[in-house]
Amino acid sequence: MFAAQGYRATTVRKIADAAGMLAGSLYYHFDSKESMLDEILATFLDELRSRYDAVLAAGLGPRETIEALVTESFREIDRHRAAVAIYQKESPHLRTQPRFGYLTASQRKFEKAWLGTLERGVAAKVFRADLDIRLTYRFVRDTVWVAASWYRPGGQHGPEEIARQYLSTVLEGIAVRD
Amino acid sequence: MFAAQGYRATTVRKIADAAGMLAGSLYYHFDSKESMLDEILATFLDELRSRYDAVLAAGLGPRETIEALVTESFREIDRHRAAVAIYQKESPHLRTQPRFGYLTASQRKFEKAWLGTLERGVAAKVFRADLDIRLTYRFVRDTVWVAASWYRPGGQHGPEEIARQYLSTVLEGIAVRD
Amino acid sequence: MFAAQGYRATTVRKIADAAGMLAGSLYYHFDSKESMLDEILATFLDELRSRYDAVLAAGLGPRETIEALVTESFREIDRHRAAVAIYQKESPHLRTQPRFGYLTASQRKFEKAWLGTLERGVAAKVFRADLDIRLTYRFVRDTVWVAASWYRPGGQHGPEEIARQYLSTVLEGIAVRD
Amino acid sequence: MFAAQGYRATTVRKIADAAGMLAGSLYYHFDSKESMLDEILATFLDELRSRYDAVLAAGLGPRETIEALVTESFREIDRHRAAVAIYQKESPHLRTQPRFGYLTASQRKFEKAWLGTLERGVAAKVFRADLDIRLTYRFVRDTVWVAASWYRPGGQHGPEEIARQYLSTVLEGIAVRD
DNA sequence: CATGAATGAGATTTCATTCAT
DNA sequence: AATGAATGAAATCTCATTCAT
Repeated sequence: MFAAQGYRATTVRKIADAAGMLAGSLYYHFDSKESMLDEILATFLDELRSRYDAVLAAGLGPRETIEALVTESFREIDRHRAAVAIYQKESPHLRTQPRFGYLTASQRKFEKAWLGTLERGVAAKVFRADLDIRLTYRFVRDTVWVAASWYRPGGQHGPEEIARQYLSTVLEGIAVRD
Repeated sequence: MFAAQGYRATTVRKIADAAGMLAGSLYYHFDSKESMLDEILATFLDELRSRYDAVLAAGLGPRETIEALVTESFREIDRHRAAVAIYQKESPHLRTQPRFGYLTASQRKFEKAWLGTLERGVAAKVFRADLDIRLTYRFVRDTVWVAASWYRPGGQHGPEEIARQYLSTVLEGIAVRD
Repeated sequence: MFAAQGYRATTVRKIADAAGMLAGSLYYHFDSKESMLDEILATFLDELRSRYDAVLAAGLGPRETIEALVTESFREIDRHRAAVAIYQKESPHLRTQPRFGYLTASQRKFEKAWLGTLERGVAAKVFRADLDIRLTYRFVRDTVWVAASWYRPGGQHGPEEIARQYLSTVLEGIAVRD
Repeated sequence: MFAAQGYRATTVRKIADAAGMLAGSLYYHFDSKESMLDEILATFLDELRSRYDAVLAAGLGPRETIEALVTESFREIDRHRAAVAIYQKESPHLRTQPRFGYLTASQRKFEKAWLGTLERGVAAKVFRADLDIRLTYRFVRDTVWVAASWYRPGGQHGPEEIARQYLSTVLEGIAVRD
């Protein structure tokens, strides 16, 4: 519900209705609406971190690492679409609250993983040297995550197929080669 | 403020504080909070539509049309970053309200422009034939707009430079060619 | 907990926490929060009444009766500090509820004991004739009971010593005699 | 209402009803229920402090200073009975909250005024040397303030008369002199 | 004798909006 | 064009209590 309507627009009453209980009863399980959000985001980021760590620990080349990171990201969207969408929509302003400081911490960690891999690729002459690394990172990151806003699990394309198409675009370009 | 904190989270009082007046005084200028949002979005979409129309009317080739659309989009972000961010964040659920039905109408128009150009490019063998057109459209559209969330006017890169970098990525790919 | 934080501010959950059980479990032992309060107050007043009765039955002179009543009161504070504090803090508004009507009944009984003794003392020329008996009663009663708010059992002075000091103050005055 | 029914038992709805407005309207004037309590207590303590300061600055002898402090206290009860009653009832547990830390600060200041005067009196042989100063201070302080629980402005005795009677009791004692 | 999960009433607070001045 | 004081609906949260297990 947070993903579909936004955190603020989702009332605890609506959540309780959907859960088949009264609004007050939710407070037996969570001590605030914010705690629900927190649990969703923290769980998501924890899982994502461990997936990324596994990829980085595999010792792949830069191109293969990018491919694996992209694929894992689309898989994460497939598994926890709502969490990703919430993260996308709410994290920019949540970040300013102390309670959600870990959002910034996570983001920095992920940024390092992506940037490092791109740099490694440029050094190994696997990626073009004339591109702004930081800008490329942002394009790649955004395109991957923003997919959470339209991706529907069980739809026409699975996460691996979407990752393949996306990687093809970003690695080879959409222009026909001379 | 809508862009930074979200429409729901931005109270009329906060807006009034920032405007140096009391909450009630805003109602002399707008008849509701929703009207402010409406004015922001409608103005933005009007302007964007006319820019896109100008591009499409210029009779360019498919690749040049894509380049022009992307460049105009980044320019729009440069001019009205907040409006774009609001559009990105709020339009999915605003769309369901009759008052904001024009969001869907606009989106359809834009979609047609992008899809049509991509198709034209494939037919003209300017773009690769093995791409999922619809998926490619989504990738391109989202990456362009989501830039509103990190772009800062007056920063290191102007909109044209960002467009150039982005187009280079998406057209040629980031992989080094053999 | 009722004494420290007030009856209203003490939640059933806090009581249960302190008792090492869950809130619902308390209801095996008491049928309501109010019952706990009731038991505390009724027990306290019962005991106090029997102590006062014993003093009054002893047939002492007015001065000795006052001394004994004061001493018994401080002893009661020593034994049941919390109950006295609760009585002080909550009885004024509890009194209005039918269930706690016995608070008024008790108070009247105690008042009669004190007033009667003071009057007897004035008649016997043991106490000054120029005093407002009712005002004196209130001063004495309040000062004794309010001691529950600062008295700590096991502190520097025991209840008998405090009673002695207080009686010296109220009987002889604090001014040096010429 | 806080004085009569206790802070917790007084709902904002009841306050609003008494004020002839809706509950939400109170929040135009106060930002929380706690703020109302805060304003009552802070105002009361401020005024009391300035009255006590005036007495102490007058350079009276110890007995006259005690007489003046007692009289000012009863006058304060006469003027702001409710504030005094709230202070009596709520300050012990409010003190633990940072926001109400000034309660402890005030109390220490007042304590110093009373204790200092009593010590001065003992040194000047105006007050008996055989009494525990600290205990005497508590008796005097409590008796004065607890009067707020039964005093009714406009009743039989004005504040000066009550102060006179009380001072007679505590200075000369209630026992007839031999 | 205690738990775990609820209920339901009501508490405080928020907030867009109104309106006389 | 703005203020100051409300309204009223609804939001989040609290809490005594219930009850099957």
